[in-house]
Amino acid sequence: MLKTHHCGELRKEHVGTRVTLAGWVDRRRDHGGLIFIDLRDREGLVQVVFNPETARASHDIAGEMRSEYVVRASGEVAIRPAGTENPNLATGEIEVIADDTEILNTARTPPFYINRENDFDENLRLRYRYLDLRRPRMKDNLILRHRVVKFIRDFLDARGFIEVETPILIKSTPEGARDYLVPSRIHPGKFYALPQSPQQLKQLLMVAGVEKYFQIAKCFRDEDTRADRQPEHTQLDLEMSFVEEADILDLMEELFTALVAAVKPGIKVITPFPHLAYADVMERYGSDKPDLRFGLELTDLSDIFARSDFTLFRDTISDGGRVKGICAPGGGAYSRHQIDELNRLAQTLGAGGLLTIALGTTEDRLEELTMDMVKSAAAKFMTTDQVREMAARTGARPGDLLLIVAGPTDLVNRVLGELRLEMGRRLNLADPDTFAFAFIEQFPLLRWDNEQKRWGSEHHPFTAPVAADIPLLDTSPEKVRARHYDIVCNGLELASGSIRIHTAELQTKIFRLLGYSDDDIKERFGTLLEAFEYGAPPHGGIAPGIDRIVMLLAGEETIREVIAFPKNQSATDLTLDAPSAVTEEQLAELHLRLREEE
RNA sequence: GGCCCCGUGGUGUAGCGGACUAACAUGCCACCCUGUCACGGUGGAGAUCGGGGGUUCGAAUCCCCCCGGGGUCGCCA
Repeated sequence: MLKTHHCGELRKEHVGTRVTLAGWVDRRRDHGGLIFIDLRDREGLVQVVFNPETARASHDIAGEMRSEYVVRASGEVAIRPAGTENPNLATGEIEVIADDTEILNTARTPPFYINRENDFDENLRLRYRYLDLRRPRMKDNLILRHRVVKFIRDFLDARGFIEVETPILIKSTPEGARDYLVPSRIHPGKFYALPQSPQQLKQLLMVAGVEKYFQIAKCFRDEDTRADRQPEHTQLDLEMSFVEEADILDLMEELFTALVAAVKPGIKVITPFPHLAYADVMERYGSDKPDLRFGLELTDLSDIFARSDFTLFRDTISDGGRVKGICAPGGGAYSRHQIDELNRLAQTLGAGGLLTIALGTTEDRLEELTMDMVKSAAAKFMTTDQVREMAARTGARPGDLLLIVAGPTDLVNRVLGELRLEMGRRLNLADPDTFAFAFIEQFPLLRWDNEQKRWGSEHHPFTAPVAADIPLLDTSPEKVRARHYDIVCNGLELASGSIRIHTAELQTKIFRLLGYSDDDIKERFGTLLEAFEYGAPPHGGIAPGIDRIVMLLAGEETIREVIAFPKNQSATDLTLDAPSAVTEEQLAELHLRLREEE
């Protein structure tokens, strides 16, 4: 090794020790005589002193140093002179008096600061990702990610799971997300697909008798990116035989609770995780991935408006729509401008408009509320009792603001769900140091696809229906409940899983219901169905997203911050400049010719 | 594909119709400086304001188109 110690590990107990350090120049402070270098490596910073009177040659070399030069410095660890300690530095009580120094490599001036925590243009960061990753925040994210994955592996190993790798080049089953395709050189005109997840393979491992499987698996989906979505992401893929829902979910609760305690002990996890019904969270939070760190629940006000003289909303209700609202605490004092912003947000989300009702001032008492204290476009159509009733139902107090949306149920829930999140942000209701996990359950198995005029899977076609509902598959498929579950946390979907179908008969029935011909079924899912005929155990599993978990733990806003080399929104790898054109020869070998685009 | 936001020296910002010959901070370069730690001091270089077109006596600033980026809807079994 070119070094005996890490910069960041040196402490008072090293005083008197002769050390050799190697790393990057974080900062240079040249006093004309003395030169100080903050030398940085993975473990931290330490001050190296170059004294021209005791080490002329080293001092001269230090004079040549610039930011990000790679240098080696040897010398003795010394206690700092009294009064010059730096309490901001872990190594601030000591310094290294260099007497033998070498520049291992020079460096161009970096395109952005390594030694500052500013936000820089993300293009630039991604183009020079190897420099970006030198920044402490990014380095910490890499280490955190390592610890998370290490913890998961140890945790599952201790519980009898074995990690099995599955192939990256697999078969395309054009369902769900768009596949990434890889042309075959050996088989002209044929393609591999990159796995969207190892779903069928892990089920085959259950048939194989693995019983407890997991994998830190790369998954690929050729769909548009988001702050929490990338063309490729990593999931903890997990499957168990002879289990029911509670076995998987209890394991996950234990895993996540222990994981957070291990890697981020400062974060509070609310336990036990609540089990919530899908329909229920849609009603109460307007989202299938609610942020449960604060209330502001959606409340149905349809019956009150049905009794009012507000014909606009009465018509909506008689057309089968709903009127729901949330309470914005303290919103009664909002300016016209602030209310306009909320209104615009509601309209952007597809609502016809946003009805606001300002409930007087904080000095008033709800029982004494009169209509002249209420400010609302609908005020003249409402009675005092009706306003009081709405306030009571939404938990509103004088000084608060009711945000009310009318329309079809799905729209009302979606718009108010977003408004709820917006109010949560504005009022800082979500504690960043709290993780509010929840299990979402009781999803429908199927949903009618109006465009393709057929049934589609809510989750995926391997999800088992609730046994008691199987007869409904023939009569009213929309009523069939799925043995499917999600894990959400702080408004993010973290995991999705289910108990699977394990008989060829039921699986075939589902495929047929989804509109597949028997030929299609055989071509796409023949292997799995055949395997089910050879003694497939009941099984189920789940797949938490590693990127999102690490993002939450790191307190980052996007998963790009916890991926070493992420792609940008247009699915470009700016570090390597991928995708890129290939040669005619490469195409020819793959039996491909490019089409002329319109 | 739709909607919203952003694009000014290397970096981060200010300027939002005339006093802009574009400001500030930092970085960079040179010189000075022996206890600094975001060291300090003096001086210097560095931007045709993402690109194109238009309005105007005059455009970084207003309008249109394009490009790039971010957020989101669609999409993500």
